Amino acid sequence: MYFSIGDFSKLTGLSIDTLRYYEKENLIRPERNKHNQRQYTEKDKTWIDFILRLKETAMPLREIQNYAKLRYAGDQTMKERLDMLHMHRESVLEKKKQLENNLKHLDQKIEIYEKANRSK
Amino acid sequence: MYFSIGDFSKLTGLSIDTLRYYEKENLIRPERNKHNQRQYTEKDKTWIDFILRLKETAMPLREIQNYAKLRYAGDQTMKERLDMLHMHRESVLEKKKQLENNLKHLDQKIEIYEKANRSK
DNA sequence: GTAAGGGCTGGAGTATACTCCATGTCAAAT
DNA sequence: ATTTGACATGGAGTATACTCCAGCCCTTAC
Repeated sequence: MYFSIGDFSKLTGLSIDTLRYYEKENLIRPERNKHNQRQYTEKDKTWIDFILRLKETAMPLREIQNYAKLRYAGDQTMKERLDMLHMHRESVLEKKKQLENNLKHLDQKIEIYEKANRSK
Repeated sequence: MYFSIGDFSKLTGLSIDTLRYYEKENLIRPERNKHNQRQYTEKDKTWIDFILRLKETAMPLREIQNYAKLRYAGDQTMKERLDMLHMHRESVLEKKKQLENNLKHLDQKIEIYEKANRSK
């Protein structure tokens, strides 16, 4: 039902220190047991996975922080969060285009190098 | 024929400080004029553009440094550079797959949010 | 001839995102 | 009863990639 920080660390692949850091930065707010120890839930796992997706798509922690704040504020912030997601989607598409462009140039460069190499 | 650091900064979009930093890190080695001022060439522009592509595809400066070292060492390092480019290509493809996967999940999330929003 | 506008260097400072450490609590095992 | 192991906190330290600054040198414009 609940994960200790150690177990949750293994589950998410994030270090214990990172989990505590994320909490300090208000990205995640796990419950505490009677000994003041963090108790993470399945829902926290889903949430962390989403955070990691945002990170992987190069969203800075600050922005994830804003999103988290809205999320923890409840359902009435849904519209605002949706706006953020739409904007982020655009930036991811942009990133994808850039990546494809870079890949194209990289392939060309490799091609040129290989030709030069063969003719030696 | 030659660009001063100020002009080269405008040309590349990199700040003067960044250009000097890249030189300190041996990424680029512009010539100097009789007053010890940097003189960048068209070739340097091509090279910087390539560096920026590597950066955009998330290659750390350290690795770009290694590549630069080989490049400045001359033609006999071509094979080694080619190997680096091949490996980097794989990592870019990997990044692209990851990005596409994240995009898919993002779209799903947006879809769910919009449904929830409409039904309110 | 002096002031402004570049450029130079070495070194300190900054932002981001962690990562490590000292010190302390608590519960279970020996 | 004490050691072990997992957890807690506050705060310092680290890596990466810049960014800024003080103090100095030249050249050109007024």
